[in-house]
Amino acid sequence: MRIGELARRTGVSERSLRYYEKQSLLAAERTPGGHREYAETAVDRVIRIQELYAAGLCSAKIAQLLPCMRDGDGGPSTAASPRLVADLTAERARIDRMIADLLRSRDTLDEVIEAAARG
Amino acid sequence: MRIGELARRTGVSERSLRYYEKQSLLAAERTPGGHREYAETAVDRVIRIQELYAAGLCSAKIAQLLPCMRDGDGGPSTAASPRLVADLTAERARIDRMIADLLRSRDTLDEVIEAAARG
DNA sequence: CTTGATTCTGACATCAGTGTCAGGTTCTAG
DNA sequence: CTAGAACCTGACACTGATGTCAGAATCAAG
Repeated sequence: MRIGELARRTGVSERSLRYYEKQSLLAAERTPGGHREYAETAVDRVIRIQELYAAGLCSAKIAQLLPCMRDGDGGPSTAASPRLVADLTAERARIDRMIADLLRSRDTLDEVIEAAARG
Repeated sequence: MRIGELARRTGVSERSLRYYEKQSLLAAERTPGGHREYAETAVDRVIRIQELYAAGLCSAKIAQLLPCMRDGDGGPSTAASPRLVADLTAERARIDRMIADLLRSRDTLDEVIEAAARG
């Protein structure tokens, strides 16, 4: 599929999809004329990328991580190097802290919302 | 206490504390010479502010939210307006989605980490 | 071939919080 | 009084993903 369709199906802008390619997160074949042609598996990958971005990982980390992931493409997933595993473990801890933060903030919002409903 | 101590105790830079003041998130008395003098309750407030920032709320939302929060200062917490409640409810939903995203990303990391440990 | 939709590249802008530096003032301990 | 630490304001830079625009090329359908 081409970039417009991928954007539509993932909800990610064409701009971002091109950016992902430049960051080596997302590969695309090219038509003779130079237009990007994406495999069907790109849809899942883009969604994964978005999730990881939302989790606060930067492009570089995601780029390292992706080849170690088992996604739909069935490709042989590389094993993560010890260095990468250490990084990812740190990221995991950061995500845990982030979740704890979010839960607290959600409680804060709930308090205010409930107080308003009550008052 | 003064800004340096508050920064030390909260782990937030002086720069950010001054920024919070400009955003009307954090008030401070002033010494005759113009130095900021913070109440003890500022510590908790700064931590709350950080959590809310981490949860993706912008300064404006936090500024609206703070007077409706019951924090240590025992001040009379304003009731949130219906408009604000609607906003906060939307933010709450966003936070829920964010948490779900984070859980998925954490699972992704776990898969890679485990695969490396296994392989 | 023509036309309109889609895509291409590249450059510049934005956001929002934070870092950092400069030059000056205030505070506090000796 | 004085020296050094702490603080003040204001300005500029940065980050990193994304928006947006311009001008040109490609694609698909009539």
